[in-house]
Amino acid sequence: MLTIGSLAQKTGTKVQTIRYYEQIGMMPEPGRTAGGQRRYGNPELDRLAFIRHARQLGFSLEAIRELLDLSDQPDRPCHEADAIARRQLKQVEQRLARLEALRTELKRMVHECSGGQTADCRVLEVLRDHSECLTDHAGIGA
Amino acid sequence: MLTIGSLAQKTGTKVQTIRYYEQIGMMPEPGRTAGGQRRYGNPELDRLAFIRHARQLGFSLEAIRELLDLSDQPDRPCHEADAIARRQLKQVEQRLARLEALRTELKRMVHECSGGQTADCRVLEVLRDHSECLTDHAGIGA
DNA sequence: GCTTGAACCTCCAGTAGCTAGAGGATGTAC
DNA sequence: GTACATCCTCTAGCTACTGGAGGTTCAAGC
Repeated sequence: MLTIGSLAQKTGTKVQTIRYYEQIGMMPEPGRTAGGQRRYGNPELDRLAFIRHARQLGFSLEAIRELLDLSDQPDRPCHEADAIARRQLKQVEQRLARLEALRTELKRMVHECSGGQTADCRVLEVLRDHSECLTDHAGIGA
Repeated sequence: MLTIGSLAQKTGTKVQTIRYYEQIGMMPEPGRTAGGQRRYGNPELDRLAFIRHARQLGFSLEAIRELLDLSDQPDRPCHEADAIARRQLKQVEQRLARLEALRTELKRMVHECSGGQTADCRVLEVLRDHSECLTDHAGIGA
């Protein structure tokens, strides 16, 4: 049985954030002691770790809620889960492509820099390319 | 010369967001027409595209500002740029590892699902692991 | 050259996702 | 049985946007 503080520490979350997640329904209402303090188990630890990592990867709480729902309801209609999984997969692959481009460029900079010369910097260029995301932008946001 | 609206469209940004970035100094103050309307060129387009993609990858505006500074001052002290690049590279590689794990799991779900059966879902497990980030959490946030 | 409508302007208020602090109760270790 | 770290609720503030009111500008068509 974990206190909210130790759960926070294990997941690198602020105590307040955990209570906030409970408030908005991202985390379940945990058991309480006689005095009213929250006590958590391992399932909550896993769930919170997932949420935090997914947030660090740039997923919205809404998207994370969807992923968690996939996990919560393993016997839900298959086509529905499949559609969500496919949609998330597409997003994940787009992110991977961009992150890999950024990694390559940062590596190049680190290497050239170790050579003693500050190189011309092209970080900006590597995330400029719209070829993979034109479908996302086209006609949107105007 | 681009209007703020076409810049917004090309980058998938809201017009308001561009003005917000200008306000907080993430985007430079652009030229204006006699009537006071903003006009942008290609450098601003690249910069904004970079910001947006980096945001989608989960970087804070502060981290993005650092990356942009690398780009803005190619002749700054080498060790400084190098330190920033290395720090960002480390973050990027952590993100890549987690995203790859998530991709694998989503792929597995999509495959098993196409088989006609909703599989047991382990999305949650794949981002549970703390082995790579214990150093980040240890002692923090409590 | 004048009109007209989409797009622009500023300013301000609202949202998502946290984060910090006040003021007080609880729990465990001596 | 008393310290004192941690917990509780509540409220307010912060980052990163987003939307709307009320008014101005620009470019296309007459």
